[in-house]
Amino acid sequence: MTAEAKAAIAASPALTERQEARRRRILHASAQLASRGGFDAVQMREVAEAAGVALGTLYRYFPSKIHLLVATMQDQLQHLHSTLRKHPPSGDSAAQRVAETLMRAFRALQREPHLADAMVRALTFADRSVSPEVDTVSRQTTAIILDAMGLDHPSPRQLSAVRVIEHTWHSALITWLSGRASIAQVKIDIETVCRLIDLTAEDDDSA
Amino acid sequence: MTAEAKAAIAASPALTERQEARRRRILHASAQLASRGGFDAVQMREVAEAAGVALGTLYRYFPSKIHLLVATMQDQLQHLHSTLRKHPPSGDSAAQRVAETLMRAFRALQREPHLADAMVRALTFADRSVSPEVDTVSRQTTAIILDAMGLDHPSPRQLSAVRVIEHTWHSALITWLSGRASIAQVKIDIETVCRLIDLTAEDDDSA
DNA sequence: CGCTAATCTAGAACAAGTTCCAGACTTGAT
DNA sequence: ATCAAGTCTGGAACTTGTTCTAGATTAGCG
Repeated sequence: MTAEAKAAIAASPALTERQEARRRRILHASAQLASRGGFDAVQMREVAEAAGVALGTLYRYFPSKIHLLVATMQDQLQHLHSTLRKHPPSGDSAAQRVAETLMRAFRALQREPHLADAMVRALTFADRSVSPEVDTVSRQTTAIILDAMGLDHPSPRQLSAVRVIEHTWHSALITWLSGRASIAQVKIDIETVCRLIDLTAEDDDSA
Repeated sequence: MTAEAKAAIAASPALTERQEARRRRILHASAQLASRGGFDAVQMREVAEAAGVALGTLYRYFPSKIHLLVATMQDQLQHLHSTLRKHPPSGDSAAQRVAETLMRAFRALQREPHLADAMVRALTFADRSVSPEVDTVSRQTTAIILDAMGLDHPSPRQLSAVRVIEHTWHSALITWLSGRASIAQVKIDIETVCRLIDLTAEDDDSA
């Protein structure tokens, strides 16, 4: 990635209307191609063509394929989060609500398994140059989980539990996407890790 | 990957001595290059040259870079497992012993962060064509954890907990390798998820 | 409007993973 | 020892992510 491209990404504000439209077209093309054939089907030349943009321009907006797919994930997560806000989970305990929320997200991913493949593979393959963007995704995920728990001021213990839940969520998705775990297996793993929430709710003293 | 290469890998038995030596040289070269510069530094041409083998031969033994690195991980895990057998963890509870074991493995990885990077990235990036090999790694990891727990016949509950621990282990490693989590953070996550073990040890009735 | 800097385009060029090929070498069976 | 089948070698070729360049277009400003 060139230095100027890095700067262009860092200082994201102040895009003209046409630039904003280009960005949208690129993200749309990315999601579309990903939905068809997953990570491998998102080929930079094809994204550029489908978005009606030169290859160099694509790289100005997203300095690598990984950046592009992580940005695509940010986009999708935002949709998901607003959907979830409108229809909050209904479980009695925090653990139930979190599990319910994650299973809902999981079902959404099952509807577009190729897209899920592209996004999750990009996320876990990302190296340090994509850390800020991956971190954003992580914060979005955390926000969704905390929403489901109904917490505004989580304790350090609870934050640790949320982190572990996110770890499990990502890794379980990978095993499912690579065909090494069934949907039922993922469900069990999610429910298992969510028990940590109840655990941290009880005793919050011992170091 | 060609069909014949797939067959060569599937039916691994009966390698001549020279072939076994070649395989060793390749794995050694892979680990060496990985130790230097991580995933990107393991370039197939360089591996072939360092192992004194033609590029086509390298691909006959390992049908892709991912296969090669996952095999490298199998190799390293085997070392680790035998080391751990000789010096078992000393904690009182199963959770303590597992956490101790994983932290020991983590410290080993910290000594070769580039190698860790190459192996873990390959593992999580692997697609379906590498599932059998990745599954082997997973079983090795499970065996190490069960050893630490001191269990021969784990309950389904306990197996679920172990699965979640593995998820957390892999994902926490990724966040550490990509610089998004500190060593201390990883330690906390491991200790947090290990509490699941104590949880499953207690009540093993409710569905 | 007219200028200047930034942006965009088309396309060549480069890098590394992967595939393919023709010929030399090994191996195993007879 | 010899032959057939399988394996290895060196190297070219192909694919796709990434970079670079020269010229056209656009945006913002006086």
